[in-house]
Amino acid sequence: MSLIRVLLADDHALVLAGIRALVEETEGTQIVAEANNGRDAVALAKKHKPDLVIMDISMKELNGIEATAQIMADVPSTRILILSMHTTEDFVRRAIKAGASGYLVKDSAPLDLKMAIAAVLRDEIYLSPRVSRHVVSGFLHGKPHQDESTMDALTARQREILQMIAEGKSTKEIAYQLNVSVKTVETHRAALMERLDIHDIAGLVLYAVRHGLISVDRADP
Amino acid sequence: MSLIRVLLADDHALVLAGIRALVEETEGTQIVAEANNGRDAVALAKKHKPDLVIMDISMKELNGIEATAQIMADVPSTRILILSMHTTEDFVRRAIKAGASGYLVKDSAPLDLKMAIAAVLRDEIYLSPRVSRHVVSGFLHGKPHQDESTMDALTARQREILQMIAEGKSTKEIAYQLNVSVKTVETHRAALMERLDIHDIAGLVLYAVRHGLISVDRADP
DNA sequence: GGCACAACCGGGGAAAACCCCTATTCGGGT
DNA sequence: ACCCGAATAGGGGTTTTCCCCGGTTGTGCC
Repeated sequence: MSLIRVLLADDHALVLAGIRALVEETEGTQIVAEANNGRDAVALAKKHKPDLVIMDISMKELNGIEATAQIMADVPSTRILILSMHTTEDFVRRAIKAGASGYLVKDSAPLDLKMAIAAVLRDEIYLSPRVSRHVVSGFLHGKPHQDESTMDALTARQREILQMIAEGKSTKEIAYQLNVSVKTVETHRAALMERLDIHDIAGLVLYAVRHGLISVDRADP
Repeated sequence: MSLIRVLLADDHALVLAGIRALVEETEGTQIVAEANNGRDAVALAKKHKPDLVIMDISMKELNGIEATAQIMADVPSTRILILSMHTTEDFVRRAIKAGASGYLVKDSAPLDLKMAIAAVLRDEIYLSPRVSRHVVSGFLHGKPHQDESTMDALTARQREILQMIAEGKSTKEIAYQLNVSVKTVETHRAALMERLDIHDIAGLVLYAVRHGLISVDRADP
């Protein structure tokens, strides 16, 4: 029997190394590539066409949700397992909607990771016990929620660029990292500003924060 | 030579398992206990009196900073290495002030973890390369900086203006509303940017959000 | 085939942000 | 009395954002 080819993606190298160690001690798996951000994950998924992608939800450059959508568009045979710190329905719903087959919160036991991997590869949907209870009932066969109006008004590319703007990158930096012209980025920014009816950087950052496009880990103590 | 007795603490079980795997492949270490939150970490540190505690900074119940302070009060011989996702001076200073000997950002390479462990056990202070640059100069052997958070490093006027910037107001609008010259507002903005070492609007907005200067009622829960 | 729309790229220009600098006034601390 | 920091204001400069305009290419839809 052939090995399950796995791609890992997490923007915290230490955590990535840790997950790698856990996956390596899982029978029948073989790690074919690792990415440090969402964009690299997409590129590596296209290149290696792995059976399984295990990916953090909050990554710089391109978050796990967007990356999932892009990977599914190009390599639909791949199964994607999302790792996340959040248990809110919104994140889960967006992950599944983007095409993820599993959603595992990071405070799961290592055994849960193995169960999730197995389930996802059997073409099941795996959700962490912590979230599955109150989530599954609502959105799998229920109301279509109403976040649609706002975030879905943007194209994938626009969300991608919005995220980078909110991360503090200049137009020039974004253009360089996306390998496109500065003018193209300007056009995208103008378009998304038009759609959101927000016309300054500060407003865009707040919008991105409010919609979970980037994480703000508050200083609580 | 005897083994280095290590206590691990992270409230994400998966990450904890990952870190454990990394530490286990480091020569001369022995993991004596693991905790899922800050309070357990303190209790286990008292019980086992480990040589080294490797601890996440953001934990439920009791965060890594508070836990560090409590552990140092009871078991002063212990060395504490803080893991964090944040690179802001604010967190670093508070960690070191609480008694931590090391501060490692989570997007470090696994090798950095081993270097950090080695350095801390030699009674050195280890800071991630990512943060050490502009932090070490300031607060280790320079001015003792203000106590508490960097927020206190700003004057009342600067906080006022920072908040208005983060609310999306332009320099001109701010000047008008405060009844001062545009140049004055520019001077204040330049001063606070200098102090916070943040040089763009997006960064300022995120800073303001993180420090609760403006509220972000998230749309997802 | 036509249509809409996304993604791409460019010119040109006004406004804002950002970065140096100096300078005055005023109050608090040693 | 003296120095320092905060707040005020300005000169003069570069860079970036923001807003118009124009275009090509490709894809999905009816």
